[in-house]
Amino acid sequence: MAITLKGQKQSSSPSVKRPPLLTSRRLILLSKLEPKIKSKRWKPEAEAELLEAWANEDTYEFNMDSGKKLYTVDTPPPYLSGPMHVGQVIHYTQIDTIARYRRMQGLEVNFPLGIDRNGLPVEVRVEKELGIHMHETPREEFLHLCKQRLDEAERISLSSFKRLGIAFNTYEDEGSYRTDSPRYRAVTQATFIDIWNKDLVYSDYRPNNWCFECGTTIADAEVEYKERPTKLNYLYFEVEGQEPLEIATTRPELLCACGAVFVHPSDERYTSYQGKTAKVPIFGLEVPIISSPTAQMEFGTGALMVCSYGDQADVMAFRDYALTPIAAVATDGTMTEAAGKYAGMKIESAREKIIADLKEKDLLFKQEDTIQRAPQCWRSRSPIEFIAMDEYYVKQTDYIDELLKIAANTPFYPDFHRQILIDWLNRVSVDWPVSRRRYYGTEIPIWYCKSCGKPVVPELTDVPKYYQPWREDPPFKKCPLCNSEEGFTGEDRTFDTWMDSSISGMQAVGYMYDEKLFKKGFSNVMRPQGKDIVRTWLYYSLLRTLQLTGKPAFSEVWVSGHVVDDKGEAMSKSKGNSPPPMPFVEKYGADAMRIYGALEAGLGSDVRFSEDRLAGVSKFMTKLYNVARFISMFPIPEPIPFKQLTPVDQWILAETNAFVERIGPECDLLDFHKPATEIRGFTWNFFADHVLEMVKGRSFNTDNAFTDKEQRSAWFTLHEVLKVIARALAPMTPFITDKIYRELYDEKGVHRHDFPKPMKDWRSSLTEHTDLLLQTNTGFWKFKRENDLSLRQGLPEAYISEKLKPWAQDLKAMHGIEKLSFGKPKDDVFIEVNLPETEHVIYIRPPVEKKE
RNA sequence: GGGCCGGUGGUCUAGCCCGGUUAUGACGUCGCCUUCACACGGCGAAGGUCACGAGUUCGAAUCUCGUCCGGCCCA
Repeated sequence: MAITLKGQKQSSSPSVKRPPLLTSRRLILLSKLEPKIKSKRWKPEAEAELLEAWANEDTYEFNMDSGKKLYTVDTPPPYLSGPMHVGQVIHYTQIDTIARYRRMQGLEVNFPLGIDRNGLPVEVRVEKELGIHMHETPREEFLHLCKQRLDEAERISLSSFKRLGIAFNTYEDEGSYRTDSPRYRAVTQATFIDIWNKDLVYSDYRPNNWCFECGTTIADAEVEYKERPTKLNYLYFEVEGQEPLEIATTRPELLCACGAVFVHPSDERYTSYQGKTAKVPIFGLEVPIISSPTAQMEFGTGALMVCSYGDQADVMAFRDYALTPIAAVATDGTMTEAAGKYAGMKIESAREKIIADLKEKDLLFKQEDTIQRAPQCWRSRSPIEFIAMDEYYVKQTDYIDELLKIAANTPFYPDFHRQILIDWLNRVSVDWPVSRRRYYGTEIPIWYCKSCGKPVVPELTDVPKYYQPWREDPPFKKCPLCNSEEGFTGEDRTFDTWMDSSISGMQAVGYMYDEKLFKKGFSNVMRPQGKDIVRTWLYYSLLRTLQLTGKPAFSEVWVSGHVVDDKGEAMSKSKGNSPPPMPFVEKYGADAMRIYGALEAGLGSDVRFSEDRLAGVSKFMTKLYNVARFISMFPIPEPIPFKQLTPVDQWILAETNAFVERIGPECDLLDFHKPATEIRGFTWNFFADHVLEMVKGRSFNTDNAFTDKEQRSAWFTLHEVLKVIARALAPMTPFITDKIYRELYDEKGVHRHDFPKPMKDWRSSLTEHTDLLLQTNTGFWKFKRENDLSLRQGLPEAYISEKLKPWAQDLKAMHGIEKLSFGKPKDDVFIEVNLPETEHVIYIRPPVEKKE
């Protein structure tokens, strides 16, 4: 009495009689086992519902008095200049994963929402959008325009952060920080007054990186170098009594600022020139010919002109040889009076004109193409020049040795990215210019005495006070230096924004405004950030914390790679390879987006983003949801002691425990790549494919082949494993795991539970046969496949390894084996199936094929 | 020129530190199966001289040296 399913393929043997198919389907319908989880798919919309629930709960609230150990995440305060990009999404969800993980480990996590609002981009935007110039607009008005745009950008971005499930302490203003708030700026200013009093600040006139677009000095750390093609021009410099000297330069417009010609001491071509003077073409200046080892004999002709502030090397040369600098370029990017008839021209046009003039006078005898590494501004991406200005400097070179020690002793995740910091520390050679000629930043709290002209800073107050010297009178009447009461002029410059953001971690633990919090929290601050801002944010944070407290800033530093496109190239709007991320979140869900960042690359490596791969990752969410849906069919029995479970269930829990033991140490490296891969593999390739299939029969127990006790043991085990999986995934995929917990286990959700810990008594000697067991399953599947049998097709008899005896009952149900024996059959009607990767063999008696 | 990271089937990735039978997993591809949680599924299959060269070794993806290529940072 063969039961044939509708659609069952019969063509190969229409008249064949086979043993009965597994018949549990009919009986399930009678058994009233309905999944508690109804939907077949995990839908991104379900995430939005959970967000509402979270907003009304206090799961993520930070309470420093909870008695637990404090763990502060020094959130990178994002600068919000527009909608989020994919890189930000992945970066922040990874940081959130760490925060959630630490919270589930029982730490009191302080993960504040912080927003960086100081600095240039918004100013540039206002200037561009409204066609105005900052320095020509009333300051008050300009600040207002900036603020409007920042508020607007903030609203959009905060909703994205929420949607992604970033579990900040709160999204309310109270408990969050903004770097342009009076309180934040007051602390920045107070820290400045502190180091001013410690004599760590001075003013000096020296050439600095100058960005024309920003109209301000910038620090070395804010300079990046870009290769660009240019012309190398070969000029004649006349030398009395000698053949003209041939000199190659990429900057002929700087001829007027030429201070010397360098040749290498051992360059025999120029031995006779040393000590003489050369005549600068067009301008006619007489400059010394100096032998210097800095001249590269291979470059150009081996002789080079040294101009005031042409590049870093020129600046050094002028200092070393005490040459008198001539400023050729003004702060607005035009040539100065020193350039004679080229004065007032932009650099580019002056260069063209000078080249034309040189050609005309036959002083230019060759041009060749070359690649130049040109410095440009980190923020505006426009070329920078060296221009001398008065600026304030914070001493930093004195701290390098101490910072190297801190770098060596602070744990880095991944460890190899520590090198980026060490390399930078070894390169810092001048102090940090911190004054900026911009408006939207923290004001430098200095007034200048109208009588003696000396700078005066306010005294430190118990509660830091916010000063705006460009519009306020100082908090003092009399100059402490000359006792004059003639009044004061307020400083109108602002700080480098790194002055603000370098104390974000200290602000997060209440530095200067919440002594109790600072005392409890300062020793355990984690810094998460991208590798691109090691020399700025990380470096300045370590420097300033050291200057202010004498201590290392961080207990852990986490440095991630970049998010790049599917070809490994940097994403940028202008390249068109930077799609807006939120539509992907709506399509595949925040959870898929979140775990994508973990599954695709190890910590510190770049993550390649592609929608196809994201779609692939999102399938795991569906799989997990359906695993939960399946298990949700079975009642949750009263807890059963481990020893009373069936040996197979003990084995399942032992394997689960082994898996928990594997991922724990990996998570503690704050790298979730391996844990994510491991969890997916365990859930899908082990638990779903083998365990669920194997325990299915016992769980339904439709033909009462098992006792009630055995059945309940299966139910209990399945739920236990699902709970472990959900909790292990909760930091990465907070939505789906929370949903599963709320539906099945705890209406308050998963996020108040602990991360899975190893269970001492979840051990079983059966785990040594796991591989053999899985291979045996594969053997049965392969046999059915190769013999054109449905996987549901029963088998009359089979022999398997003795070692698998404990699984006998479950295997019979799983593969539909009527008679299961062990060892080797004497009969030769059995077909041998070799098991891959073992020397084991199983023997299967094929279904009898009788003519009817 | 220096530093760092990387080079593993079409794509991404594990293994490398602590050398050892047939190299992990995923995506994609192909075949079969609408099978009782899931077709965003199941089962099976194809696909790799582990960048190249030399060395150490009984044995190298793994250790050493060199070369090449890519990315980032710095001079």
